[in-house]
Amino acid sequence: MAKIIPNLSVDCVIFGFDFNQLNVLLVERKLDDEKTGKSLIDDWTLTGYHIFEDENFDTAAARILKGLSGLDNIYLEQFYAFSRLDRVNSPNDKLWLDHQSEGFSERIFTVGYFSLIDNTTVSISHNDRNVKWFPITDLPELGFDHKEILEKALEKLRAKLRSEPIGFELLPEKFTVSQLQRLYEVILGTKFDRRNFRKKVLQMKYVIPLDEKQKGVKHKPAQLFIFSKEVYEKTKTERFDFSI
Amino acid sequence: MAKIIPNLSVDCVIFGFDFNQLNVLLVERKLDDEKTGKSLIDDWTLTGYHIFEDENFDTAAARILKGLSGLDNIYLEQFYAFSRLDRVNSPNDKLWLDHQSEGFSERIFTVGYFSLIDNTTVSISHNDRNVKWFPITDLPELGFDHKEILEKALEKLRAKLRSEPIGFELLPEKFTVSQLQRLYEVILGTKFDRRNFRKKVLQMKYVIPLDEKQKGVKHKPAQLFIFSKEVYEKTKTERFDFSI
DNA sequence: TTTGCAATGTGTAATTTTTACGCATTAGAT
DNA sequence: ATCTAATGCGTAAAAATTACACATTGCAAA
Repeated sequence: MAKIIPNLSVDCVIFGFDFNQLNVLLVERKLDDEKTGKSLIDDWTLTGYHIFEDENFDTAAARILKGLSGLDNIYLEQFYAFSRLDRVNSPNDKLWLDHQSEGFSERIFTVGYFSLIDNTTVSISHNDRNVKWFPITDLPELGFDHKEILEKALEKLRAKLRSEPIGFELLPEKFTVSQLQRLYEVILGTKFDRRNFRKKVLQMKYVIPLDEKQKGVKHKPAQLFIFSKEVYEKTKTERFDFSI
Repeated sequence: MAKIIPNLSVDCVIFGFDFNQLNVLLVERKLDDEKTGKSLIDDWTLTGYHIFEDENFDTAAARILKGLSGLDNIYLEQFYAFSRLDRVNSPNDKLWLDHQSEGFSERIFTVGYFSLIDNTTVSISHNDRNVKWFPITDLPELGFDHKEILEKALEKLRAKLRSEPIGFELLPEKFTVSQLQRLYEVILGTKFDRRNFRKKVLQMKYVIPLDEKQKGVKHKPAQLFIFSKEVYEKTKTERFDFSI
């Protein structure tokens, strides 16, 4: 087994979408006093771990994702490296690290990855800790500098969502136009006209209509679409925008 | 003096613009055999250095820039962290590291920053090594994984140039419309219609015309403009693009 | 069986933005 | 005085974006 690199970790900001909200996966950080049973720490953190000698950052992030989901074809993107001098330095953070089996005493740097998964079909579990999806509009107390990391991840996600078709990663393979619209609306915090949004999507050659309808809904079922990465790669053109 | 962190460095991709080409600053990596005098290594690298215990990545990058230019208000942006297992592993790279005063034996990770400076007014010098501007269209042999780092930097620079007004960082305070146009053309590798480009620039409230003309040119002197970050921040609006 | 509900699907006109394109002007150099 | 090289300006056509209303579908409830 390869050795851990003690001063470097990877943290994954795992985003999920449930057709309604953008969610982020957090793991519970719970520590009770051994004698009194009183709760010393009870908050949440991102999923992350140190990297091994035989890994690069990408493979470390993929390993973490695989451990949680069992999948290894999940969208992952490195977005920033964090190095604040006091990033793991609150009393709770120190207490927590002291109680971990590996005794980390060094300053720890971390490389942030964000991951996009479809909240409705991918199931996540953690070996020995409690994990839970939180809507990004309603987050609990976060440990370490994970609030900062999460905010940066969101910022980068929003920027990327505006310039590349990564939103589809958050939807099941087959999706409806209004699911896609809702996704854009909740992530970018905007509202679009339903007819104009549909018009825009229909003219994208890489969003392909299927001869198939939504099922199990109690209203008129919508047409299903798939995203074709191949068609996108073939037809994409760079655009001079320079507008924002 | 603070201690070095032996397995972490910052590499700066310093871009400059001379009204004609996009350039990158490189430092010469030269090593001769002590007996025979024969050249063992003669190539170029990015500017970079290890980070110190009392620094974060940003301050380390700023320190490097300050050392080269004397300035500390230069545009700097972290763009990616590099971790390939064999990133400093060629015979030349090993030989070079063996000859450095600090004997680095560990695997080294690096965080890439790109920097934008005005090639025509900022002057750069290195204490004890030869530095030189190279047009990005005509690069020499690069050491370590610096070719990969430079390519990633360019990719990120292009993406950012399309969505945010960072091009002005590469120009002197006062600039003409066609200098700006040339800048966009060489970085993005496109051509714009002169009249339409001007129209686009003139409608940007944050590009402010001066009552002043270019001097010392042997043709009709052009009007000068300045970029106002304040006006930009006040008037910017997010745009739904999603087109690329 | 009928009715109500909730969301889907469609078209057009007005406005704004983008594109294409040619000619007169200026200041230094010769 | 003339040449040169780049600036400065305007308009028409095309394309993209915006605003906006009503009929349809399928299930659920009455």
